[in-house]
Amino acid sequence: MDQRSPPARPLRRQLDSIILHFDYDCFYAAVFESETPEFRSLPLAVQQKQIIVTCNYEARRRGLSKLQLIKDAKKVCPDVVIVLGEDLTRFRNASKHLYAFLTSFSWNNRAERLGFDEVFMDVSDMIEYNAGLLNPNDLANSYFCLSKNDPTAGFAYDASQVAGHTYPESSTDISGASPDAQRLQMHLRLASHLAKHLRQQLESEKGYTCTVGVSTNKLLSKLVGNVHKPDSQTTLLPPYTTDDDEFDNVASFLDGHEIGKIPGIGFKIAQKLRAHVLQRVPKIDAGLVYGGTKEVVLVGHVRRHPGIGPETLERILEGPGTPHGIGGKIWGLLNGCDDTEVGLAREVPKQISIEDSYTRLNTLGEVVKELRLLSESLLKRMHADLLEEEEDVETTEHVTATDKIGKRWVAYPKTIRLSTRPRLPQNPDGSRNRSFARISRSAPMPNFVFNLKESIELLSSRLVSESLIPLFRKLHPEKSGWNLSLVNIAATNMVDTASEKGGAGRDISKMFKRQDEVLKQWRVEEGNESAEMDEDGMEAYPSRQASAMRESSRGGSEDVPTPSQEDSVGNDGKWESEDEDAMNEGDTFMCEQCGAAMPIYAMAAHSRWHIQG
DNA sequence: ATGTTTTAG
DNA sequence: GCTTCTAAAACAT
Repeated sequence: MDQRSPPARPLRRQLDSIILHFDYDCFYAAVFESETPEFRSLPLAVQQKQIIVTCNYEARRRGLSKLQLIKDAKKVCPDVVIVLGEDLTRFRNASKHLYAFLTSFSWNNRAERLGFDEVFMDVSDMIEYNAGLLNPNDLANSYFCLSKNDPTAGFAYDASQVAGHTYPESSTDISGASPDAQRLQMHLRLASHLAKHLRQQLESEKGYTCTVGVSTNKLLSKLVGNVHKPDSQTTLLPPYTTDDDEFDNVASFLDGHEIGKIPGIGFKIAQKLRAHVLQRVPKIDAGLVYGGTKEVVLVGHVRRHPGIGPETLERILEGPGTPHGIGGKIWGLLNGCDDTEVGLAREVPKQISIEDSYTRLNTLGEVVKELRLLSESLLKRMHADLLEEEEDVETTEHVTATDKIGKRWVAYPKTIRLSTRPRLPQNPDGSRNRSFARISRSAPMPNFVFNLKESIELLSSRLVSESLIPLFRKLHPEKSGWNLSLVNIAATNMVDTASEKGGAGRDISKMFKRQDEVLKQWRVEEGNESAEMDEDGMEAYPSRQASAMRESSRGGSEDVPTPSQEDSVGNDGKWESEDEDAMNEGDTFMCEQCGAAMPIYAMAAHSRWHIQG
């Protein structure tokens, strides 16, 4: 559970898990190709501001590349088709759709999205099960079951061979190796066939090609996938021994990688590692701000460096802000060990943010205009990602205005944050230093943004004047003199509301009954002055629900998340003015049946509680 | 709880 | 004259 084990973690590779890593080929371009199939045969590039963020393989064949300036791209390839990709909505939607498709094959729901275009899947259970089904005397005619219940769901395959590419290209003979090693080899082989099947399904059903890596942990499956791309897959073959470098495919595979290529080793850590093995400050590649170095230091160089080990690494890397135990973690990565689990499928994001960048933004008027645009996008995103159809028709027919709208909030953000990236003032010599540092201020999310009856335009304009402008003044107290290169607004501090859908295949109906009993206890107490939820009452109902409810009970009303604004006064006192009307005017609503006060997003759940109880 | 840093795609 | 637009996690306060 707790992944941070103190300095010395044992150097153990997990050999019992099988992890697939999917990476959709040039994803942004593929989304446009999916919408407009004619693009498939043309050189296609996706533009954001002044650069190409990605391009299809036809464009790459003609010399285009990621993060290239538009004008350079046009020089290299004048007939390139350029599409604008600053609005990420279509990519986000496609990503969710493909993720849902892949997840539908999972038995354990351990499928984790990384960005829009990558998915890790822990398929250990499917592999284990199918390994048990093999007939050792006729491996060539095997059948892979995709469902334990439905024996017709699956595909035929040849379990005597690996599907797709391998690293290394030809397999080493391990017929004399331990039973564990033989078992691992068979598991990886099965996984390669599963990967191939999933790739074929993704292409035939959804029209997307991808690149897959097959190994025993996230680190290795992700890295090995890169060996052959696009539209391809690579399996990291055993032996995965930990003790003998000469016969360890993991070590020989990793040793050739530049250290900065290892996921988890970013620019900062990589620089410190380079400095240590080179015994001097590594040069940075001018022109590129981040990610560029002329000094090539490989994993093997660091791993074999005299005196290296988790403790040394901890000492090299330590400093303000560096996580405790980083030395052990990096030592693990250099040795192919990564015990981080593939996360459970997440229903809602933890934060939603919208940003735009500018070459010049230095007047308050323009800032207000931009904040309005960003706020509208943010509220639209909140509606798209945090709202769910009220599928229960019986309750919909009862009472309340929120139910009539037919949607409810599955999660709500408690905090709004404004970030900017100021452009640095000019140096005496007229030049300008580049900085990508951001500064931010945050405040409670006002409840009115959850009102589904008001227009987005009105709500965002209110959000700008009542929350974002005050935050902006905190960030930039001076009237002028600043110039912003970026503005970001974010809805953070996300709290899930109790949901029928719940996470990850739990028995939600049972959970709801218990919750109702808790709520009844609370209601009985409600008439009293001492009507505060007490901890002991909660302890009778252990686990996730209890803590989730405890979390939301501080407002005094159970089903009802804390009204975030009323109790914390804005420092300037100004943006608080409409106190009198708050009850009727959009912030807080009162239940007609029991008189409980709550924000609008809580009403649907609250009325359902009345009906069921 | 709020703000910053690092990493990642 | 110019590097996009996000998301998560962990640290520091």
